[in-house]
This record gives sequence, structure tokens and C-alpha cells, in this order.
Amino acid sequence: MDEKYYAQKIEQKWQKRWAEKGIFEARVDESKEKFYCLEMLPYPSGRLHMGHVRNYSIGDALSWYKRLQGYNVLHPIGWDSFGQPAEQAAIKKGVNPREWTEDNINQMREQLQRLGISYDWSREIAAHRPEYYKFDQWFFLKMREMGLAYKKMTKVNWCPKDETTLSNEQASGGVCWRCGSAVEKIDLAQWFFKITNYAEELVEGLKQLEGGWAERVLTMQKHWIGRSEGAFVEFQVRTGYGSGRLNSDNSDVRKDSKALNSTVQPSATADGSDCIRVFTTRIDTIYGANSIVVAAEHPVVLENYEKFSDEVKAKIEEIKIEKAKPRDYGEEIEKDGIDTDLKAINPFSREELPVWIGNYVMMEYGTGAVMSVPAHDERDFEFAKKFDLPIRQVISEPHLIHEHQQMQALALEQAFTEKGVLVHSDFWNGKTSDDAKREMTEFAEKHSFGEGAITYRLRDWGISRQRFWGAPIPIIYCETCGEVPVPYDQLPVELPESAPFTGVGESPLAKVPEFVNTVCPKCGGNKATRETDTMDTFVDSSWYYFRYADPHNAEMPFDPEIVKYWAPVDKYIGGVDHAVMHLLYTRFWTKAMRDMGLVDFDEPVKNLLTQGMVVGESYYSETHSSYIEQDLVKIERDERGKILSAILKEDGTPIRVAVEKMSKSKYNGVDPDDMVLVYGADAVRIFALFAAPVENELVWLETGIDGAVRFLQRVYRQLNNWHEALKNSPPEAPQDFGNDARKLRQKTHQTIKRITENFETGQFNTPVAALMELSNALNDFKIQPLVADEGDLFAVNEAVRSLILMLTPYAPHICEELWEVLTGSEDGILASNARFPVADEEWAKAVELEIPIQVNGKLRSRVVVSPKTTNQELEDLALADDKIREHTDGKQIVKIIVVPKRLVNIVVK
RNA sequence: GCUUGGGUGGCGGAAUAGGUAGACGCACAGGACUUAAAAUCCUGUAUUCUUCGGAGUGUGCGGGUUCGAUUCCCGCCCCAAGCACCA
Repeated sequence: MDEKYYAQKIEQKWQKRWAEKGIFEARVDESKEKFYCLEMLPYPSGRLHMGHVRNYSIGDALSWYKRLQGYNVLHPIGWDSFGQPAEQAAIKKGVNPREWTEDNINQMREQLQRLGISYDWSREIAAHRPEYYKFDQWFFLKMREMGLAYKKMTKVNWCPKDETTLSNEQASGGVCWRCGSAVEKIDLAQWFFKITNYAEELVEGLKQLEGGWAERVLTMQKHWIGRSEGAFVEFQVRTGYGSGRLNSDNSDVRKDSKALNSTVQPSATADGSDCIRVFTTRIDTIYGANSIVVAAEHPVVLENYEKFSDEVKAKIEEIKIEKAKPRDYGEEIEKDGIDTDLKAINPFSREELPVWIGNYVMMEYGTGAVMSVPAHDERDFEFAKKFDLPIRQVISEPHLIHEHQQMQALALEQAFTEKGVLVHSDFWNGKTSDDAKREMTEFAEKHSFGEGAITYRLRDWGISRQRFWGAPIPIIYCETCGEVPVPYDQLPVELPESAPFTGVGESPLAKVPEFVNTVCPKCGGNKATRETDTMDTFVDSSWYYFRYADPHNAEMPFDPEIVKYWAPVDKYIGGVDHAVMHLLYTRFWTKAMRDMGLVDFDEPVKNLLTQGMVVGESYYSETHSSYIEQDLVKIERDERGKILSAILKEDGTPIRVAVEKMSKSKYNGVDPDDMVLVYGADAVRIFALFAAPVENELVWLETGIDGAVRFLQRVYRQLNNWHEALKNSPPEAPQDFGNDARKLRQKTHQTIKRITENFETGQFNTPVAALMELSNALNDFKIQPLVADEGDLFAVNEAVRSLILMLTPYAPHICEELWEVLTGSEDGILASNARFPVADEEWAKAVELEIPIQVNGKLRSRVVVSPKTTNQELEDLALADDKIREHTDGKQIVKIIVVPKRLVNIVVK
């Protein structure tokens, strides 16, 4: 054993040994319980950053912990290697995206290995390799067969900077998830996956994730899916103008089972006149409707456009122009609109209502038309106030019913949006909102002018991307046969070696004739061209962790039998920024795979740990310079407009960078490689976990890491001090222990207990603190090795062994080394079948308790007693205490509260 | 505006079936060892007053429940993240 702790030497030695023995390679073993520990796979940008280090340190600590408990652990890693940066590098620097990607992977793999993360490298995958994306295409074909993939021409989100389309999830908030540019809407033919088929299930499934997933992720998904229960109601349009289908059918609406019996395409009512269909969650307020408000793009507007007055036409155009403008996040838009002069009939009251166009009605949600009930909806209220439309209250608070029945109208200060009791609603008066909703919906169904329905905010997932660096969509367009899927035996459709990267215009693949021109697999004709769009990279990451279970399968994405053993994922660790995108897609994918018969469960991830972001005081790396410009997402400026800091979103894992420091051309600050070089991987990893709870933001201060280094050095010294003497430690516990040994054993078992509990509750910072305490206790053990008796040696040996094993998940290299020193075995901890220590409850029990004594709730004294002391004895001790008597003498004792083993409180007057 | 988290020393953070607030670490100060420095070890460190025994005040703010509240309840303020006219 070296005198001093040389991190580099030890770390290299054990990394080599682990690799040679393949110690972390996982195999199916039905006799053992499995644990699948997964971290979100990185984009191969070229360099690891501290966010990665934190992510993988968490996963590795858990993997080691579970291994030491005897679990069969699967802990894989791979590369999310399709995507924009490779293509940007190609455009800007003319490099080959494939080579660029492979180089980056090699660099980052080395970095991960230097960190000593215990991955099963034999299962490494990379999305850009044909053996992987073959199965993206395989899945695409399956989805298409199942009716889950379809192509349609629609308005799609377009990022003008990245020159590609985006899914709704990727364009959330009106900005591109990668570059932050304002998203435009353009018309384009796109392939979609029908995620909306699973909308209900995706909401329902959230329930079984409760407890295992962070609350905020669940609510974010819930909001995104946006389930809302209500009814469709048709309002006949009295027009005098021409006719046509006026209702919109663009709402990706699935009707509930009850509604399926009613008219599915109710474009025309019984008497043949046209109608406007609205969606409402408050059919009980329908007697309060003062108008129908439709979106400017609504079919009824298009149908009647020519007949509108110039004023109406002008307003329609104005609203459309205003809507197309990119909006700031917090911006409030003033209500605007105009009366079209069309009239609609309220099917309940038979009242004639004006049809308005309103800028606050969105074509994308519901039917693009609403019934405006100003008394009971804030937006309608605002609209009615602005245009001085009538406001009629039809829902009353139960205690105000009488007043409402007496008076025609109570002036409302604001919309009353709560449920209540119906008034001024004819025959429905006096019913509660809930009853009225149900009964009025039934009434509408019976009379064929409406039906109960559930709508969702969730839209289908647009997966076409006009990029080169992605998996080609396996479709051929034949002049005679039309759209033809590539047969399974012709997969993969390989990407060509390269393509003209101009960064503008259509997909680069369209400019590669060898790729585009092909033979129709159906008729054999040569007038066939390939689809030139590639798939969204979120397709790759939707199923990658199933591939890890069976990574070399050439026939199937994976063997269902093997996945059955490993899946679902027991712990998934990653950034919260994927709460909606990736985590929603992968849940959808799992349900689709279940329907393909590939898996037999609904939810892929049992437990999700969302880690906080790593924040650096100063961060700059030469290698990042080429990305900084395109990857800055959020910028903070001071009053003078000077940039203070920015968030770099390199591969979805955001990291804050200080721009002032970045202007210096030299490296300055936190780079994992340099940290590892200076402090060692173990110290870096310990600090990453110890410095803050994993879900918090972590401010990376270099000074803090000294504590981690000092701790490891001290443990090393302690073993150096004791290991010779410990060779004489008795194998079985002796009968007698001295006072010091007794104390040390107690601390050891208390620590084991505490750490085991901490791991179960997902804490990573407090176990390190507990280990530091144990090491401190060992330091306080004043008996020197040469004079230690059997009991002392046993106690120290027990403490040291436990300390090493419990520290292994955090700092595996040094622990392997110390284990070798202690046991003489070169096999390593796992190979020697060592197990995480188990606490002896007897020893963990406190031998003496310090009981605080309060007078009127204020701490006045303490007594040290044995745990067996009775309440009466405690009370007597407290009353006899000198310091207590100072506060109680001459006063009347009202009562005495004794909390067993906790405290005594004397109440005096 | 809505939703979800969160506000504890100079700093990162401990501690909630209500029971000694500030574990552990950083930083800082003093001491030991040393010719010296580094390393290491020891001591101190919420705050105010103090006769050095202690006493008062303290977990964003204001109330409440309780013998006792960082923890529970009511009403605010502030910060972060997500969503945003979702009918």
C-alpha cells in the first residue's frame, strides 16, 4: 500500500481490471432478481459536461448499491447520435457527419471510462448506425400497418433557423426546443404517429406512476394531454347565404362510448340546414349564451366570406395577421372580433344568437367555435364587456337563488365560473350544475343536436424532418402503385454516404439521385422515388432502452422473452426538460409495442428521478465554441443590456454558462476531464452527489471539491494506519468490548441503518455525510493499532469493512483498492461476492439517551439516561435537576409532559 | 393568470407520524506540529446582551391550533420551473 493516495494510479488500475474481467456485463439469470438502472442516453457532442457527470454518478451509485445487495443489474449506455449538430458541423465546416459523430462518440466513451462509470459496454448502441435505425424503420412499417402512421398535409411548426419541422412538443411555447427561434406555421405534407389514439390511456397511466415519478412531471404530462370532458352542441345557422358543410371536423376528437351511438358526422341536422358545432364543458350554462364566437379560419367564415361586408372582411384579415405574429411569453392579447351578421339558434332556448368572429377562439382546439357565455366564463365576459353584449347569469350560488329568481339580472363584476344551481333556464331551473350537465347532454343526444364528448389538447406526433442526419422513412412513391412501404427484407433503407449540405431548402436527401430514384417493390417499375424526409430523433430514443436488453439482434428490435426479464426500467435518471417530449413519446411507444405483442406491460419506467441542472460560475471549453452560438437558449442581461449568463442546451441537457468568461479565448473553469485529472474521478463523483440533493440545481464551486478529496485521503490514511494490525482481527465477535470499541460498533451499525434507509428514499447527499461521520468516529477512536485488544480490532475491522463497502457506490476505485489491501484478494469487490453490510439492530440501538428538559417549552437542561428509564423516573430526574429548579421553584407546576425517549416539558404558572 | 416546487447561518445543505433547529461539508478565525511552508490534527463559528453561570431573539411575513410549530391550519410576500385565451 502506498503511503499516499494517488487517485490516478488507483483509478487506472481498476478501470483496466474491470474491463478485462467484463465485470459489469449483465446476463439474464432467472434465479436472481433484476434491477434495470438507466440514464438518459447522451447526444455525442464531443465533450462530457458536468450535467452528464452528475447524471451518471447518480446512476452508478444506484447500480453499485443494487449489485452489492445481490441484484442482477443492467446498466447500459449508448448514443443518441442522429440530430442537428452533426449536420450543422457538416454545413459549417464541411465535415462528414458520420465521421464527426463517430469521433465524438470515441472521445466521450473514453471520458466515461475515465470516470469509471460501471457500464456494460458490450451493449453500447448508437442510433446512427444502420443496425439500429433499421428497427426505427421496422417500427415505422408496423405502425403504418396498425394505422398508427399516416401522412397528411397540414399546417406544421417550422423552425426557420434549423430549416425543419417540429412536433408540437418540440415547439412548445412557440419556440424551437433546440435553438429558441420563434416557430412559424407552414403547410407541408408530413408523416404523423397517431399518439392521440392513446390519449386516454396516457392520462390514465399517469395514475399508476404516482409515487414513482415526480409530481411535477406527472402534472406537466397531464396538462399537455389536456383531457377535458364536455359535450358537442350544434347550433343551426340561419343564413340566407349559401349552404355547405359548416362544421369543422379537424378536432382530433374521440367520442366516449356513449357518444359513439350518435351521429358521427353531424354536419347536417334533421331539417337540412347548416350548423355550427361547438364544444363546451359547461352545457349547463347554455341558457346564458349570448352569441356564438368562431375562429377566423372557421369553415363557416370561409363559406360565407364573399357575402360579408368589407368591414367584416377587413377584420378577418387583421385577426389572421395578428395571429401569425410571434408572441412573447407573458404577452396578453386584447380581445377583438366582429359580428358577422349570421345568426345561430340555441337548440335549448330556440333563441337567435349572433355569430361573431373572435380572435380568442383557436381553430386548433375543439371545433374552432364556442358558445359565448359571458356570465360564466372569464374570456367571454371580457369579450362581452368590450363589445357591450348582454350578460345573463344562469348559474347561481345556492344561497342566492331566491334573489336571482326575483330579479332579471344581477350586475356581475366578473364571471362566475364555479358550479352552482341553474336559474333562468326554463325547465332546468333549480338543477345543480352536475345534474344539468348530465341531463342536458342526454337531452341533446336524444334530439340529435349534440353528444357527450372528451377532447384532448394532445395532437398527433409529426415525425417528418427535412434533414439528412436521421433515419430515412421507409416509403417509396411509385407512379403506378402510389405509396408503397419498403418490404421488411429490404431494410434498412441506408443513408447515402453524404449529401449536398446547403442548410437551405428541402431535405438534403432529395438532392441525392442514387438515393431518391429506385424501383417499386410492388410492380418492379423504375418510376419510383423514395421518401426524402427522415424521422424525428425522438423516434430513436423512444425505444432504445429495450434494445439494450438484446442489442445485437439482427431480425427483431429485440427478443420479447429477453425484454420480459429486464423490463420495465426500475430507475430512470435524467433532466426534467424531457418531462413532456421524450417521456411522453416513450410511454406512447410502449403502449404501441404492447399492441404489437412485443411487451406485456403498459408503462416502461417504474421510477423516474429528475435531476437538477448543473450551474457553473464559469464555464468555457474550446470544444464548445462551435456550438455556443446556435445553442444559446436563454440569455440574462443586466440593466445596460450586457449579457450576464446564458443557458447552453447542447443535447437537451441544459447547462448555464457565464458569457463574460466565455469571451476569454482560453479554457477557464469546469470541464470534467480536467477535474478528473486534478482531483480524481472518485472525488469528482462524490462531490457531484454530496454538494446538493439530486433534484436541486447544483452550483459547481471548485472550492467545494476539496472536502471530497480530503475525505477520501483520510479514509485512505485510516486504512493505511490499521490494515497491518487488522490482520489479527478475530473472525468472530469476541465476548467483551471496551468502551471505545462499543461506541464505534454502535456508530457503524447506526450508519449502515441510516444509509440503507437513505438509498431507499432516493437520497444521495446525506449518505455521504453519514459516511464522513463514520470516518470521523474512526478518527476519534484513540486506541492505537499496536495496543488494540481483540475487541478493538474487531470493532475497527467491522467499521472499516462497512465503510469501504458503503462508500463503493460513490467512489468505487478507491474502495476496490482498499478492499484489496484489507482482504488480500485481487478479484475486486463484486467478484469476491461482497455484500452491502446489514445493520445489527441491537448494536444500532442507543445505549444512552440525552433527554432535553424544557420549562414552558424552553430548553433549560439535559439529562443522560439509559433507554430503559421509565417515564416516572424521567419526571423525577427532571424535577430534581438544579437548573430546572431555578425555573420552577416558587411556581405552580401545571403539568408535566414526558415523551418517551424524547423529552420532558414542565409547564409552570 | 393557472399548475407544480421552494424560501433554514457567510455558502451548499441536515432535521418534518409536531418534540434538543443548524448534521455533514465549504469558507473563515485561533492553536498544535514544522527552521518555514504545505499537508495533517485540535478548537471555535446563527444572532444580541452577559456579572461568562447564563438570558433574550431566531427556519420569508402576519395570524391561529398546541405544553411545545421549520413541520399542521388560515391569509399574504418573494423566487424557480412548466403551461398559457384549451371553451
